[in-house]
Amino acid sequence: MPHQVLIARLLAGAGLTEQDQARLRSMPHTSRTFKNRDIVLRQGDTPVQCAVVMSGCLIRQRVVRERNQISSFYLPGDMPDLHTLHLPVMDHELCSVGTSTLAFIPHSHLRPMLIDFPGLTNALWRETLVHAAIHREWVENLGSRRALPRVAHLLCELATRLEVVGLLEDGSFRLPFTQQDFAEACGLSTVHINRTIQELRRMNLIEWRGHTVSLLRRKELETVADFSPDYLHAFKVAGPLHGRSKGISDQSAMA
Amino acid sequence: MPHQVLIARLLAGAGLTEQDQARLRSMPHTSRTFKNRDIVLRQGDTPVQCAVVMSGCLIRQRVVRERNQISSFYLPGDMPDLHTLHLPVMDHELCSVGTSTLAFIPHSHLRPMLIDFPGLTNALWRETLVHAAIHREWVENLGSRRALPRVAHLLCELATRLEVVGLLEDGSFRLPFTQQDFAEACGLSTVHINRTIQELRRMNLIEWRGHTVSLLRRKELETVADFSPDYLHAFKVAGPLHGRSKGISDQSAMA
DNA sequence: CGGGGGCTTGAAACTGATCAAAACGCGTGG
DNA sequence: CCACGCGTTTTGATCAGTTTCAAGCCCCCG
Repeated sequence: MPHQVLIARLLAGAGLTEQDQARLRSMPHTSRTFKNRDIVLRQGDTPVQCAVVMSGCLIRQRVVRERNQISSFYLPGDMPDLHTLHLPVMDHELCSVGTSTLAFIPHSHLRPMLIDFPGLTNALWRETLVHAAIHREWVENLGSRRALPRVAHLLCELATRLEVVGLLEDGSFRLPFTQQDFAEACGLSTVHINRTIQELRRMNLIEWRGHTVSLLRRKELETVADFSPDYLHAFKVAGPLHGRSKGISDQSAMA
Repeated sequence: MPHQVLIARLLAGAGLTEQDQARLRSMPHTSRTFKNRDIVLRQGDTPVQCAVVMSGCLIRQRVVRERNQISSFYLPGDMPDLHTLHLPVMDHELCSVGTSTLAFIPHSHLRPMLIDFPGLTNALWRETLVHAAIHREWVENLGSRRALPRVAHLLCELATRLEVVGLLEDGSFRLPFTQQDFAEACGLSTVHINRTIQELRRMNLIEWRGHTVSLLRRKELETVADFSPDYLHAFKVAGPLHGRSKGISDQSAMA
C-alpha cells in the first residue's frame, strides 16, 4: 500500500482534500524489494515511473574524483526520483542500503492525475522543495561545520526525519549504514568518521552498535550539532499509518 | 519586462505553448532596484510575492557557527524565492551583490494562474528541480573536491549559467563577488581562496581583475574542475531576449 | 588626497587525510 | 558447532591541506 505511506507523508506537510486522498488511493503501482547495495537506478537512466520508499533506505550517490559522494538519503515516504517527471535523465545512482521495498507509479499515470488534481501537484512539488531545503542544509553542513558537529547534525536530521514517519522509538532507530556511508555523506574519511563517532560516544551523546543508533541527551546533541529542524518543514505525526482523517486539530499545535 | 526574461528562461528548459507565454506576459508586477549588500529578504520573512532576477545577482546565505555560509547564487532569470509559494517561511537571507533589479509577482496572482495553466506549473516546478540539482552538485563539490578544483568548478558553473542567459562574452563575465563571497560559498577561508585563485591564474586558466572574470582555456579549466554541465539541465540560447516562439518543434527533441 | 575595503603575503597551528595493520563480528560452509 | 573468510570497525603514526593570526599593500571611491 504505497497510498498510506504517501498520504501520511503528504499530510504531514501540505493539506490534502478527501478527493485528493481518494485519488491517491486509486493509483496503480507495482512493488519491488531490493537487497543491500542493489542499484535501483543508474546514472543516465530515464525511468518511466516514480518510486515511493515503503521501507528501508536508499542513497543517492555519484563518483567524484575517485571518491563516492552521497548527496541524499531517502527514507520511508520519500520519492527519490520524483524529479524524473520533469528532468528525465538521472544524474546520480540510487542504491538500496539494507533491504528496502519500493512502490512504483508510472509517469503516464501521474501526469494526467497532476493536471486534474492541483492539490496533489502542490503537495508533490512541495516535497521536492523540502528536499531542496535539505540539500541546502547539507551545503551548510559540509561548508561550515567541522567533523564533530557535522556528523552530529546528520544524525539529528536522520532522527528527525525518521521520527516524522514514526520510525524513531525512544530516541533509537535502525540505521543500515556503515561508517563508510557516513564518511561518504559527510565528506570525511572513514577513519575520521570512526574517531568522531567515538568522540560522540565518549561524550555520552549517542550509542551506535551494529545497525542501531540511540540518541542519548538529544537536546545536548542538537546543541553540539547546531541543529534546528525548521528546514525539514515537517510536522511530527503519530506514525506512518495513522493519517489525520478523523482528528480536527491534530496539527493546530504546529501552526 | 520580467516576461521576456522569464519566458526565455523557461523556454530554455521546458516547452511553453503560445497560451502559456501569453499568460506570462499578462502578469502584473512591480520592479525594484537593490544596491550592493541590500537585504532583499530576511530569515523568518513570509513574503507574499515571488521575485524574478532581472539583472544583477543575489546570494542566499545564513550564519552557521559564526561563519556566513552562502548556499546559492541567483542570476538573471532565476526566481530566488519561488519556494515561498509552498514553504512560506524563508529560512535564509537573500542579499543583493552589486546592483540588481528584481520584478515581483504576487502569490495571489501566481496561484490561480498555476491552476489554470499546468504547463506553467510544470515549467516553474522544473525550475525548482534544477536548483535542487545545483544544490546537490554543491554538496558534491564541498564534500569531494579540494580547494583548486572546487573553486574552478564554481567558476565553470557560473560561466555556464550566465552563458545560458547570454551574459557570457567570449569567455568573460562580470562577477560582482568579492573573494570573501567565494570563500563563503566554497567553505574555504578567504586567505586560501586568494591563494587558490592565484594558482588558477598561474596555470593560465583564468583572469580575474576587479569584477571581471575571464576563462582562458575553458576546456582545461573544466577538466581541472571535473565539471560537466549536465546537472544544469539547460540549453544554450542566443540570448535572454530571444525565445523560440516561431519554431514548431522546440521541445520535440526532449520528449 | 585620504580612508577603507579588498587583496596579498608569511609563519605557525591544527584539523583531517592517508597508509598500514590489527581486531572484531558475523554469516557461511564444512 | 567450529573454522573460515570477508567486510567493518578500530588503532597508531605520519603527512598534507587548510586555517588562523597578523600585518602590509593596493586601489578605488569619496
